[in-house]
Amino acid sequence: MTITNSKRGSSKPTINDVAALAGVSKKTVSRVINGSDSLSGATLERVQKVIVELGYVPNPQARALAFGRNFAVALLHDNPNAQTVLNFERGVLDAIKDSDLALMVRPVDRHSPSMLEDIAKFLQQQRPLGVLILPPISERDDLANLCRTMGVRYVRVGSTALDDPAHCVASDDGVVVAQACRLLISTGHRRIGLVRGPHGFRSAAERELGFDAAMDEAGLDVPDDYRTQGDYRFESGRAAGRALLALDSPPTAIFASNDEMAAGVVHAALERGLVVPRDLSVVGFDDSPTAHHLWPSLTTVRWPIKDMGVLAAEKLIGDFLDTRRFSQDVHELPSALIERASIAVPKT
Amino acid sequence: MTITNSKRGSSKPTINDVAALAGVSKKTVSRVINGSDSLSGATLERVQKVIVELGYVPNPQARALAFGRNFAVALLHDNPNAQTVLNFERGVLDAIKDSDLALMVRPVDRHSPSMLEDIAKFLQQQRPLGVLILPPISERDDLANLCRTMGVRYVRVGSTALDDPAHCVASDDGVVVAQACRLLISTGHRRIGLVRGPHGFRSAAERELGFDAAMDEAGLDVPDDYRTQGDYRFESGRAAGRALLALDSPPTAIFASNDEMAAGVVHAALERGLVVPRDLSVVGFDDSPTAHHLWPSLTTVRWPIKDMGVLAAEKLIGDFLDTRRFSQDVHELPSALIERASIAVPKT
DNA sequence: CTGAAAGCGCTTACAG
DNA sequence: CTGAAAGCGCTTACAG
Repeated sequence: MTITNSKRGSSKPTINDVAALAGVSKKTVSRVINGSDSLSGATLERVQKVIVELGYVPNPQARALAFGRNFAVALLHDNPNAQTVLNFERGVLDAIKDSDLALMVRPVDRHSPSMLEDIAKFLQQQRPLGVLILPPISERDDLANLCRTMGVRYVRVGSTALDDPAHCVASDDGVVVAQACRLLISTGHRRIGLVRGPHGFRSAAERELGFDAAMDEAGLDVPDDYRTQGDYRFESGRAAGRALLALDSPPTAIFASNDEMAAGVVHAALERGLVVPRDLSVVGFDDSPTAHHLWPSLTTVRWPIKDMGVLAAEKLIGDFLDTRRFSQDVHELPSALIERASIAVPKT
Repeated sequence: MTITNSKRGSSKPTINDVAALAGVSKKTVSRVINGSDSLSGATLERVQKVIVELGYVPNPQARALAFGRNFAVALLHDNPNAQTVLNFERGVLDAIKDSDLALMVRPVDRHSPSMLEDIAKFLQQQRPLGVLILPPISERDDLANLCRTMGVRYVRVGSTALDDPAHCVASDDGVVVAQACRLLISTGHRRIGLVRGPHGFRSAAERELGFDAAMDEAGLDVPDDYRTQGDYRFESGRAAGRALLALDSPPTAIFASNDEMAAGVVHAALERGLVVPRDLSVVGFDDSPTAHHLWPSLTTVRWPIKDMGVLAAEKLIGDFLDTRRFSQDVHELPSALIERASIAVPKT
């Protein structure tokens, strides 16, 4: 048995080295690498032994060229929230850590008119196995269609099911926001204001639906001017808070559709000399670092974002993974209401 | 002139198509792609015209295999701060957006005993052109040595020059912290406390040096118990704040080595019924979202993190870039002191 | 269950 | 300044 080492003396062992040492064809080695099932136990074992012996690791670049795809998953996002992106990445990496897959991250700009083209070019060049899409761009059906057209697998993450179960991982924003609002109501609040998320955001719509559900359920009337418009940013929350608190009959509690805006509401209250939560209860959404750092610390909603990363990865490339933590048919993961210090009984 | 289209009917044009149409060898096309200088103007022009005509884009996987390297840069980080990572990414992407390079992001766990091995494996498999390393792991010389040994280019980002100018991008933490402390002093503070960053972090050391410089300069004595130890996390800041404020002669101002800890200090003050900044001035570092959202909003230091991303990318793979924004020999970028609402004249 | 051949789309020496 | 040959390390049909 001759060991045909690759030309470049000391370099890493290749599939040829393994084939030669195991006395099989490289195709057979390839079958072992790719987990083909039509292999005799003896051959399989022999090849695996040689692989371990040699410390052979398949060259991803060569596989990519021959396979026509990179052994990588891409994460597409438009900076919804830095911590969210990072936590999601952790989940994805957790899922793929025992595989030989890589993660590539692609921030995009949803305000750019060429976003779709840019993504198409990216997919064409990088040829990932599939893409994971974070909100808000996960809500864009044209992006999902692009993936479908290009034959790239995709999974969309969102506040609710954005696609069929095989192509989405969802949170239950409506449900948990309703729960948060019920907490406000059971604490004694009757005049509850809303700071909406931006128009056209599915998450904003879902959260408002949850708000509505809780109000309806309790038979509470919500005046039109209790519903204010925000854009998920701090300043819009502050402006909304100022408007709400300037009302003749201001709300005693405000649900802001994310933490940044909730922080703005808190500022608006403090500016007026109010004390939170004594004079105004506030609830946010995201459980961002801000929610924790604010004074008083903010009652908010936490997405199971890392688990969503795991689940999304498993949905996308489960066939490349040895182990799965979630069952195939799960696509919704429950959020948690994080009770902190920003809710109190309203003054009478 | 015959157009030899690649076998698979409608697929993308390859280097062969370009070569055939332009009437040159594929090697010549390759030269054009890679910007070789030994090419006659006529040939160059002709080939470029065909490239545009055909919409030819070189296949990165094929190049990677032949070249022995992926046309990508990797970003290694251990979650210093989510916003920092994302802003840095933006900078890197900005720098490479007109090239055909990709960005791969690799979060690592500095507490894992296998971190170095994991990174080595990653580098060996993915074979990026080079790696960009964010603090705190950028401070580890063993990581830099690993890159050197493996023949992978690297650039380290840090609070001060961590390597020779070709291999690092630095902020001037000491200088700007001194400036922040001088502001405290000129506002009238004489009793200034410090919340240090964790042991073994270069950034923590640099910031303390800046603190010391300003104190020395002003001839201010800093009692030992004015120097407290933190770990860059909120809780440690709160604990430090509590300790400082419980002193018989507590400081009237506190510099915390990052915003999270500064938020903790603010909480410690509010718990005691103090008003910030009336009763206590606070300065942080990072200009994180928290600094903006806190009440009062926090005076802090902002790293030019996006520019650092651009500069780091240019240092790493400037030879692959058409345009550069920074001169080759720049390696330090100035931070900015962001004055907000958390400093006031001390009570007497 | 296994293999020999051809090919993925580029680039590296080596010539001339 | 330009090219023909060989090769990067895998995988895909196609056989048997």
